[in-house]
Amino acid sequence: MSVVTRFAPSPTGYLHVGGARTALYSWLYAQRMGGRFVLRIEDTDIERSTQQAIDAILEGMEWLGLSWDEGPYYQTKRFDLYKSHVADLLEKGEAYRCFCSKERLDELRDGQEARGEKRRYDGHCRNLTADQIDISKPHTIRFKNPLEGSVVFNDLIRGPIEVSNGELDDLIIARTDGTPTYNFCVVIDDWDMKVSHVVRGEDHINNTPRQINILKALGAPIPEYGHVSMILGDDGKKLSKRHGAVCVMQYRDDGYLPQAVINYLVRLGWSHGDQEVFTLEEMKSLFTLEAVSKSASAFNTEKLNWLNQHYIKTLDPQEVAKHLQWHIEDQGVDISNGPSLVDLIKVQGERVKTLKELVQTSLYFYQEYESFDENAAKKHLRPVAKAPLQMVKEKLSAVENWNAEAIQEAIHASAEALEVGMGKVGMPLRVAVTGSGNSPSLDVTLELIAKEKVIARIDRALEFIAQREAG
RNA sequence: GUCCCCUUCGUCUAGUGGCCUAGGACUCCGCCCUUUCACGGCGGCAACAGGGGUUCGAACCCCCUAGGGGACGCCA
Repeated sequence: MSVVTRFAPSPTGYLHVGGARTALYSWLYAQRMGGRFVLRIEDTDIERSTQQAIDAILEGMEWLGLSWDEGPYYQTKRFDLYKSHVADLLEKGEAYRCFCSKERLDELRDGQEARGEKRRYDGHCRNLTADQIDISKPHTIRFKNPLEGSVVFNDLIRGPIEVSNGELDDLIIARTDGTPTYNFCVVIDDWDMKVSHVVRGEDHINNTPRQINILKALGAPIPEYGHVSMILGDDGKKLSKRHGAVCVMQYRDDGYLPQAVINYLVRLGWSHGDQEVFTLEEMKSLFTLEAVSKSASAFNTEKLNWLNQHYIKTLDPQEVAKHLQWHIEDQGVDISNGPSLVDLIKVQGERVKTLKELVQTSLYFYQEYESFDENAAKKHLRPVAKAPLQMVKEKLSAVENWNAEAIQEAIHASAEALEVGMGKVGMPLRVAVTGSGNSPSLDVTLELIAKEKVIARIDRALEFIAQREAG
């Protein structure tokens, strides 16, 4: 039996981290089992589904690298299939027409609630006689749920779950306008697409027994189910807009690498011993649903930051550069007169958490800084820095092969000649060249900025000191 | 309210009856490295929700309680 999994989002919003993780688990499981992964868009709610949301979901899936083997299928294009199965159930007596008005249903449920009972349909139209049925009148179609016994299934993540049929009511499978509803479409599609393993959010646990009953009535095979817990915000509360980034694409905008997001997501609720970092290949060969956690997990940006930095500094710089390019453009930085992105990543990678931050802290490589950082200038661009700056300017001017090693030598020689510590030369030089007190090692920084610019910036700093002295 | 699910450091988790004085990771705090910021190295703080059983022995098995979440739509 071949494994087929699926991700079936409803296009009513962007792809959020919870959905992304469910998709990832589903995708990994298919990969692990050598099966196929299907993408299906559940757009039967025409009112709320939008093309914009569909595009956003596909974009998110692609950015994360979650490729699908089949689809995307759209449920709105499959109405004929659902309708033929509705007719089939009607004919077999497994479904019936319900003429109850919304008003009656509301009253019924309000009454039940007042009495402390579970809100459910009372089966009013379940046994109508032929003369009581007038097809010309508006009606829905309900599935005839078994009255006796219970439904048992073995959840791949949670273990056995049993629900008494007495808890289930006759759900509507076709609306008054004839369109099929969610629980019915899912069942038909999973059957038709030969889905063998349904991996989805835990909010569907309650739908599972109903779906199994419909599957049985249809004479269809029952797939395996695995219900993944939800992701909470960093405050332990349900994830919502106020938690900041819940949309997957927001993570790209904020400077995260898809590799980091994938690694973070896979470890959020799944583990393999003490291992924290996984390559895609490792995930594909190690992932099992049995090892997925049953409890909800809180999203922790600090740990994502750590993973993101880990990937920025360990991934092939060429690969990181592809993603960095997007941020360079996003922030409108012209890099034609500066170091290559690969060189930039090599020197800056280990000092930033995100690509966005990498761009923001690297501007001085590509353009003149606007002004000196006030604190750095106050501390290091004082009159005592004049001599070291003049000395190091002289030594650097004499460097013929502008490379890190020669630059380092020039700085050392300056400190020695003046008989001062490295910091007395290095810090003024750093502030002069970068405008601030923080930067990568001076030798590589200066090498990447180019000689003429370095000399010019030292002059600018000397001038600044002179002005301060005068003023 | 009814039904379903969940509960190990602040967070993600290891743990499937003795290897647990409960391990790792993130965060935080020290120290080392260091011309800055980082990286790195070393060390530290910190948890089995509570109560009953079962057992020679329980984080692990059973029951109860508490807390959290989900479902109860002609939404998905």
